[in-house]
Amino acid sequence: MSEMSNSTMEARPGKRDRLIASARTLIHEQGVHRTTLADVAARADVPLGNVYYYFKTKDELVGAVLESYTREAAALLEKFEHHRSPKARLKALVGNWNSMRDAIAEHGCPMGTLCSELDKSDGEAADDAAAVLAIIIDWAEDQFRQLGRRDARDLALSLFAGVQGAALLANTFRDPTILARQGRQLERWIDSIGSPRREGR
Amino acid sequence: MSEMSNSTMEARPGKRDRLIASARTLIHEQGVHRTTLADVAARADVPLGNVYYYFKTKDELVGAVLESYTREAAALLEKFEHHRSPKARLKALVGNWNSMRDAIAEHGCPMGTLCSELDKSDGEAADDAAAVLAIIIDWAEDQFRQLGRRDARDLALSLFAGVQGAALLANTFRDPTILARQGRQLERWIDSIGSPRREGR
DNA sequence: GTCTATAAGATGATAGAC
DNA sequence: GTCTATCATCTTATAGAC
Repeated sequence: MSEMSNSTMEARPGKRDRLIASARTLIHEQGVHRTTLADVAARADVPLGNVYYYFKTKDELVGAVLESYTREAAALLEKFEHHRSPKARLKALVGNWNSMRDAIAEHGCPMGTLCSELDKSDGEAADDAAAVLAIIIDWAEDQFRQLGRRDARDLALSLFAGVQGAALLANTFRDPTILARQGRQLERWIDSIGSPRREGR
Repeated sequence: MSEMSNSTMEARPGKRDRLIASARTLIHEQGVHRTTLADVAARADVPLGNVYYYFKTKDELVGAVLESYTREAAALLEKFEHHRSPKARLKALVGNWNSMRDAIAEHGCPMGTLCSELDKSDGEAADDAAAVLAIIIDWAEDQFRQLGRRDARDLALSLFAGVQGAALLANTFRDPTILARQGRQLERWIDSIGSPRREGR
């Protein structure tokens, strides 16, 4: 690469980054399948044939998109550390999806729908998709553990399932308020979590 | 149609029904996109060209699959009416997904993944997909209302979001126990639901 | 009603000039 | 490094014999 991986001086981002950003948007809106490389190239203002200089295959481009989600998720979680209590951090996590509720109602959770679609593909991309969700769930588990819960893993999975399920329903019914109301429910649930308690029943 | 829509006497189901059943299975396993009409025809033991006698387009076949899910959901809910209490009925609903946990871990919830995929398509099939989920949510809302809850709609959406989210995670991580454990959590939650309570907080 | 052969269109990928 | 032109493949859908 003769070009830094990101913008220099005044210019817009390099072609590689433009392609990834373009693919991210289009894949969120249309899914992997309906998004053609011609679409991605046009939106990034890069000639079609040139895409293959940066990504050997379409799968590799999808992989780069997944990597960008992983990086973004990690950055987001780090940002949440600024909150003082584990409960506040968990509520910030829920609030993040709530703040995207309109986009989610239109096209679903970018990561959730991608995981769902890639699991039906044949490539090994599904593993990378799982890794994105795992980062978030592991982090949530850690927060619940800080609250003294032995069943932290289950609680983390429940919380994230609640978010992802609400995203699916909000998208299916094209109704962002589903996400907002579920967000309130989850926040109340987080608030209600008490001191250590035996798991199992 | 010179043939009844289903089996007569000894023979296996008619071609139309075989095509729908074949499409159902393949779409669950591979998604709509990867499932070609050639696949569907081969599995149903029907020549490719003949598919178009029964379904004018692929979309129409997908529509028939959606319709079969709608019918199945309605039959399932009716079966649940045999349980005496609303709580038992709701737990039966959760138990239904739990009983399919291995298949769900492999390929996701048949209806949930289909809704997700169709929402990224352009056709109007997405509306039919939403109708399938709506039947179940409306039913659950009714159960919560029978429990005297004013916020029955929110509770129904929360419950179903919990199920669908867990299905997504079970599929993404290929781990059926996620669904089993979330099922237990949801059952406990149902049990804990008390008498009427002001919604909102 | 049933089936074979094939048309028509879309898209991932490559060759090779610049 | 960049881009145009094009190939190769796959898949929906149709034409038309039986």
